[in-house]
Amino acid sequence: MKSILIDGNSLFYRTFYAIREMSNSKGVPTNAIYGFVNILVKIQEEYQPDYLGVAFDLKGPTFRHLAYDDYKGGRQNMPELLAEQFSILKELLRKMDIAIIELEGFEADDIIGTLAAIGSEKGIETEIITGDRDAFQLVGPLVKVLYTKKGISQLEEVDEDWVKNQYGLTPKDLIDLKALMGDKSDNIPGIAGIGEKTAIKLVQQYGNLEKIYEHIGEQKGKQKEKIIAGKDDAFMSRMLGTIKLDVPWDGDYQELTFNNIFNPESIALLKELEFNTLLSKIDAAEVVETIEKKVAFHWIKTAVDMDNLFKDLENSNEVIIYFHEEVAQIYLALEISDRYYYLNPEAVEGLNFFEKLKKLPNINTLAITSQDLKNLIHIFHKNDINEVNEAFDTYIATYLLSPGDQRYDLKSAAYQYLNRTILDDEEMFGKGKKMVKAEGLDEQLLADYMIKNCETIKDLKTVLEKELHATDMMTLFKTIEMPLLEVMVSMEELGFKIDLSQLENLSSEFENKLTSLTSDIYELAETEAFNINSPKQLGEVLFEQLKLPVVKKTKTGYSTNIEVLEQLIHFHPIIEKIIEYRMLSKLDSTYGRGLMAFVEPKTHKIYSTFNQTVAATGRLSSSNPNLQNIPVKTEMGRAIRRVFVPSTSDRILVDADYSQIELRVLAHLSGDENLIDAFIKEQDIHTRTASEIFGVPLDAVTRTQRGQAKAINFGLIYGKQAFSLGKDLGISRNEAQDYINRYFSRYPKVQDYMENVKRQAKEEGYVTTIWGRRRYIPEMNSRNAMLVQAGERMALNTPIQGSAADIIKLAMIKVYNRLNAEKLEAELILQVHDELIIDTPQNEKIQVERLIKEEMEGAAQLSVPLTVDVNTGMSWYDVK
DNA sequence: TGTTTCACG
DNA sequence: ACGTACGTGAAACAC
Repeated sequence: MKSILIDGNSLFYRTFYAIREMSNSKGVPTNAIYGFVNILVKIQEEYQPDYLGVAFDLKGPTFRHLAYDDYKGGRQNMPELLAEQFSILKELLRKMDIAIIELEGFEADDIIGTLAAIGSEKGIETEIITGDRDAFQLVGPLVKVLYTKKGISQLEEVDEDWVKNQYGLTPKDLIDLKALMGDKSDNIPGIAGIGEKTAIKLVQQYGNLEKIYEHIGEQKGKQKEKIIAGKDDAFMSRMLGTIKLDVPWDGDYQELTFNNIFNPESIALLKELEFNTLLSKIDAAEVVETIEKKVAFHWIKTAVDMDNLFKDLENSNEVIIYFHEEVAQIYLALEISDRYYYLNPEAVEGLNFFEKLKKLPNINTLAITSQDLKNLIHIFHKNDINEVNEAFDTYIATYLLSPGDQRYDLKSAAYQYLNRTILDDEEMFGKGKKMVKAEGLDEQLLADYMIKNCETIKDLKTVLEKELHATDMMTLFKTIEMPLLEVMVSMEELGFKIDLSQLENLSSEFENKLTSLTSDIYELAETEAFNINSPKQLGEVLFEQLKLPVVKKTKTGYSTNIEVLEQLIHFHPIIEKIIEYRMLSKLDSTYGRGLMAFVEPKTHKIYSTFNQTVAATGRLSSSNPNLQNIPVKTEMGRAIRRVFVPSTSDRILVDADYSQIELRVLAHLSGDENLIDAFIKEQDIHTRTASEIFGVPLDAVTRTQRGQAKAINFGLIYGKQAFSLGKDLGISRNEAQDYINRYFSRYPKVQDYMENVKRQAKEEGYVTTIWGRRRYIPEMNSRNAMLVQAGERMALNTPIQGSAADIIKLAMIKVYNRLNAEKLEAELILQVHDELIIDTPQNEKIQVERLIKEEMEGAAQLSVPLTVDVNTGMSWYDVK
């Protein structure tokens, strides 16, 4: 039998200092608890103990304090950040059903010593976990110490041999050792003037205090005097330093048994603490009690079953659907008024579920709830079901409620909102090579799993609806996010036509240039033994072989980024070649060859995925490939846009982008009359700003001044500080601060607004956009000043970037609906944050240009006008 | 899997 | 003494 005894106070201090500051989104500090729990997991796995107990010191005085007033004198109070975590740790241990042992008048050490002694009598092996070396005295044949050396990642196992090697003493000798040398941390005096070296020698020679004093005649000179003078201190120190093995504990050793430390109760608390990585690691089989509880359902196997399902659907207003996709197979779980159905849509011979669904009389009004509706709608569309009522997406709702989170999958949402542990696909079917493929699926298992998930969606919806109301985001959800889904589906399905042969030419061109640059670079470096693409190897060549000055370091080596390279340009001709190589290498790998891999051979189109639940500010994102970062700034990169063309030769691209939408949003949010005036007069905003801060008439603003004003304007949007503004402008921090001060004196309400946003973020914990989109900013209440500053910048930027995102989302919905309503063939195919692209038949050009301008400009009524520039052309390159 | 670099708004 | 502008995604390398 094995027992693990933990010195709770000691371990908690250790984990507190070993792990960087952490807190959950409510600002509760969690680092020490996190470390503690990780140790618990580790010992569970590695030692599989039969008994487990955590001993704590109590606040009151112990027998040692009563004997010696200054015992542990001079100790600092527990840091506040740790104290806050203490009661949570205890609560967690209680929920994990781990014994907590405390005894008035005694320290954790004494409790552990006693329990180890009891264990030894019973023949139980004990491992003591502590960061306190004092415990080494307890080591014996059945007792070892796991000492937390260096942080907490390594536990050193201390047994009798270890002590012998380290001190040349037995564990028991350590008691007398400490009696002689004392212990600063506990304020145990020992003998004044005797240090570790002498003390070890004495104990090795004589064994204990009694023997030392018996043979005191053998000592000489100063040392003898010190030992004699310190006799009382030595004996008292030994009493203080001796861990008790017989505290009056009236418990039963059986109290130290435990069951499952990860049970629904403890998991709920871990979830509150937001230990998500940990939670996902917990062996699914151990935690899932809920999954065992099966939900009754109808398995559609016959035509009669199918008829019953459709009768139910026909008489319903809403349905909840969970879907699971295998390679070319879809499985469905449905819920209608608490009745559950599972089906493989093709399972019934001659009766395809989707074909029947298409003919369902109420298919257009039946309100559908699902997790990740976008992909469900894709499935419907593939089955020619085109008009459905997407009512509620739990995925989007979860995202809206806390858009800074990492994941919004069903499992995470169930943890967070339902206190429920469910399995995800990976836990159910494995991943990678181990994955269970469709043919190997146990369909009963799959059905149970899917029905369970369907039930979870249903329960989630209830909670999420309540939460959306409580946070005033239901309108945002219903009028922006849900209607946008259909637009996203459409953009993904339409794709963007690519002139493939032109793309191939472009890529070859890049590659030819890269080949010649490569040989130039090798020649200039006088070696070919390095990979130019490797920052590490490149750094070695530049800074070690060529001995160029080191400008900046990264945490792993030399920095070789563009800023660094530009500073080195006059030191060596190789630098400009490297800069060009870098640019071309990026262009080819990401946009040349990179994009080619995404061109669908049949249609010559690229189908990007748009994600509505990624950006914390409310923006969309695009991936596989990302069409929102196609080059535009350099001519060579911009050439990539030539390959983005209308879908057919009789079409053109209509491109519309908002002018200065973020600064307009700032004008609106702040209500600053001066800023609003600039937009109402449709002035060039940077020129106007320059005129204000430099005190010159509009027509006297120089290019430099305009450029500086532009940097200030952008800096404002990002919450930039004087230091970096100065760096950008090549002026001192003080000068930059002076510009910012002048800006605020000309636009005072902007300053007020920013102060208010920061205050709100601090007080409420979140900021909002014009449409009430929220972002929580836990950093605002951190004790780390840098994190607070970062939080302030997020707080300042999010309402601006997020409101702009709200506006263009509204515009997309309006444009999409109007194109449909006017029965135009023009199609919205792309959004790039402030820009929309419509693939348009030539003959609809005028109508679409007018329509898009109207809808985008009319998307929101702000206190400044929204203006949109519209351009048309035969490629994305041509519309600028 | 994490780091570095760089493309966009 | 440090680091310093928000929000993304992708490729290549290193471990």
